[in-house]
Amino acid sequence: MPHLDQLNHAIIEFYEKLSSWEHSVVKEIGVTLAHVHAVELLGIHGAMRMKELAMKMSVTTGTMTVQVDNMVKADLVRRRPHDTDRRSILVELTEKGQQIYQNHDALHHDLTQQITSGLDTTQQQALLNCLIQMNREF
Amino acid sequence: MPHLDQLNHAIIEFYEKLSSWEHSVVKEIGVTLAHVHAVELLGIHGAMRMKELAMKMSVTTGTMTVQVDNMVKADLVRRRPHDTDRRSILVELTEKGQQIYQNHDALHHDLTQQITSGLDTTQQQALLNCLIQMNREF
DNA sequence: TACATTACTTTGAAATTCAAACAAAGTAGG
DNA sequence: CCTACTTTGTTTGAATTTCAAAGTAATGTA
Repeated sequence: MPHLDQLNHAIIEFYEKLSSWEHSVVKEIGVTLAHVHAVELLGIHGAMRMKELAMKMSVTTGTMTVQVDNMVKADLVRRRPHDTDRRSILVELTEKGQQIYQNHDALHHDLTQQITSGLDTTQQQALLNCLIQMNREF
Repeated sequence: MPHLDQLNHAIIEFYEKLSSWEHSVVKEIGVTLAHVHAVELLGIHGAMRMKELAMKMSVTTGTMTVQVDNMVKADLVRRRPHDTDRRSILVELTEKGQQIYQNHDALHHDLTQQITSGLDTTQQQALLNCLIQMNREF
């Protein structure tokens, strides 16, 4: 396996570039990176408990509480009581939050189109298969 | 192109998981995420000017100055005058910084091995080609 | 030489984060 | 039931991080 190193390097480089892209895109709107990240998670996975969201964002629940406070003030999300567990609170996107999610997702879509433009259909399919398999192994 | 959406989602999911992994790995050592990120950049790209490092980390140069101050205190990097431009200052890894970079890189290596274990050699080669092409398009 | 630009640092205020303490709700064993 | 323990989310206060703006020194340009 001589190309494992190359593969590793290519993945890291790809991650770095995605990260930079995310930063630059967020700067243009008037929203925090953390807020966009939360909106993205809620848009993809749907309403979530505080704890779940905190874990997915790798912060403590205390930090999450104040972040959600800020996001509520910015009208990005709202809190909703959990159906069966009265300790838990669900966080869900507001209409404005959903709109921001969709805008952001459209940018992601454009980026994906751009960076896969150099690949033919067969390669794109192969890449998709690889990614699906890799996401499973995580 | 019906699978562009799938591709987009797979990429986002992959990025999310890498991000979580990075956080969890860093927590175990006694180093900040920002510090590890800087060490990684310096390890990959070699010594860099403050401005370059700041841009790659998506922060202002002011922030970079205090971050590098902290990293110097932690013996991760050192400052070195630039050869031709006396305004510029090069940041480079210390021995300890290099060691941390290598440890971290080894973990990345293990992760790459793990998540590509479900792929055969042909797929791995295809994936590598795709990534190289995509990194070019960025 | 004079003027503008670039690179970095400093500073002070604002934002973010965490750990710890707390309250309320669920769970398990006797 | 009851008691003890766990889980969930909030609050608090301190520490850290961040940025924008102002300052300094070196470089480029006209």
